[in-house]
Amino acid sequence: MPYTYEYPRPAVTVDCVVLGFDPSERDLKVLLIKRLSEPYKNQWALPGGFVDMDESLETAALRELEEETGVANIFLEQLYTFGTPNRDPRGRVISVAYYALISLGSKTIRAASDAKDVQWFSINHLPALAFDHSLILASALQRLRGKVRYVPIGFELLPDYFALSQLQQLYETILETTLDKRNFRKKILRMDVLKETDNYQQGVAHRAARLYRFDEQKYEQLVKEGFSFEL
Amino acid sequence: MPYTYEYPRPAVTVDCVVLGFDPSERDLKVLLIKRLSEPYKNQWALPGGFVDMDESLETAALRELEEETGVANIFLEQLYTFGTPNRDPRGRVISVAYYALISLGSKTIRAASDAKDVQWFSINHLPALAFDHSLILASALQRLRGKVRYVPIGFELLPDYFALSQLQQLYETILETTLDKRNFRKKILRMDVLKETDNYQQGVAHRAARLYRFDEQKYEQLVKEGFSFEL
DNA sequence: TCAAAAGTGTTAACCATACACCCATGC
DNA sequence: GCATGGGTGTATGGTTAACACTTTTGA
Repeated sequence: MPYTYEYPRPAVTVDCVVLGFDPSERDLKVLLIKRLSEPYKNQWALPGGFVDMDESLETAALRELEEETGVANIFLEQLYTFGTPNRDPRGRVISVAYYALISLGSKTIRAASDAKDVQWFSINHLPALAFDHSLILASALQRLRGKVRYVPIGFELLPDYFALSQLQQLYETILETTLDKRNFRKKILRMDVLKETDNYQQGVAHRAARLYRFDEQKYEQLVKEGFSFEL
Repeated sequence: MPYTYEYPRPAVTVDCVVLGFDPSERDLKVLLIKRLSEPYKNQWALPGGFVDMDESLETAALRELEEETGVANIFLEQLYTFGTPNRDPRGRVISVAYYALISLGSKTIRAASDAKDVQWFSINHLPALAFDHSLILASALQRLRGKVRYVPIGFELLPDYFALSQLQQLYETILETTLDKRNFRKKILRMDVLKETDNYQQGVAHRAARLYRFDEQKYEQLVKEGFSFEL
């Protein structure tokens, strides 16, 4: 036990809430791992772990996420820091939570170090979670709902090429509402941040929808000119 | 040095960005302390300090704020956690930042433990700040600007009784813009979250303005019914 | 030919914007 | 009486919201 300090110190961890959208089930999913070790052994939890002394918080989150789930190269945003004194039975542990939005099909997940298993769970059918991870997840969903109307983050949950109806379903799922198809199309197309492509849906048992892409550069430029996304 | 651990641990601190509005100067101010000890001795910094092992992060922030500035009983909201490895010359220190909005006149400030001096500074005339505190402050201002249009937090920066023109000036200051007086009044009054009072401004060298109060309960109820504040 | 989703316009109500003058008060 | 800010209405254009049918495709 070589590390000694004049005053006691809490341990610091990071946890990651990785959310995905499943268009076929119109469902938001979260990536969970089954814990290999105590405490909460064999229970489902958010991927995460201890912060090393020479890495930034975000680096720690990315590292733990890759180590435990195989998911790499994604954009994490800091969510909130959870530090209630008794949130971890091992002692005082302060956890900095991050969240990410990814297209469900875009990454392959695999169980790795410290995880027995990795799985996507619908946020409507969750197992009991370790620690205060339900609280962290709830906080991520709240952030998503608050943000999705003012920032075009919904696109991160869809594949690069998507149909307008998928985008609409995504918004309907996140905001727990229904939207008028014609008005939705008018509004989003008028914003001029989508690129129409010549690709169409494949293998659907009905008329194939035209696919669109989010035009990030156009969006950035419009923002500079004072445009503000609002849905 | 009685505290030893198997793995090294970062130190954890809290820092508070307390913002106030000065209607007479139409200026946003931030509460800073002059540091009594190294590092950055005699430099201005955000109030803050180390988290005790048995207190929550918010409790720590409130405690440090009161100890160093005399400001108590205010509402703090967590802002962001700063954890770049070299942000503190003493070693790895992770800081959870909080921010608060208060009416400038409502609290008396006094220098206390760990602080040589306490003062309000206009955010347009800041001294050099210790650590990465300019970054933290910038982050608080960004949060304020992002939030003030969608959440009625502006009222926290004003006295309980305020004139509509003060509210307008506050918005103009925060958003760095100008607003049309008639349209502003129509919009805010139509929202129905202000209580008209029978009080008027005192001691002004022109017609005294009617004072209003923010009706928190009404606002909460409207929110439940689906209303969303937007300015 | 049927099922399933794609795609498309119009109208009415509401809201945002632009804009200028008189009023009340203290000095 | 003058300087300062308080307080008020209208007209125009744009945005939102409500609403239903035809088209395309694969099975």
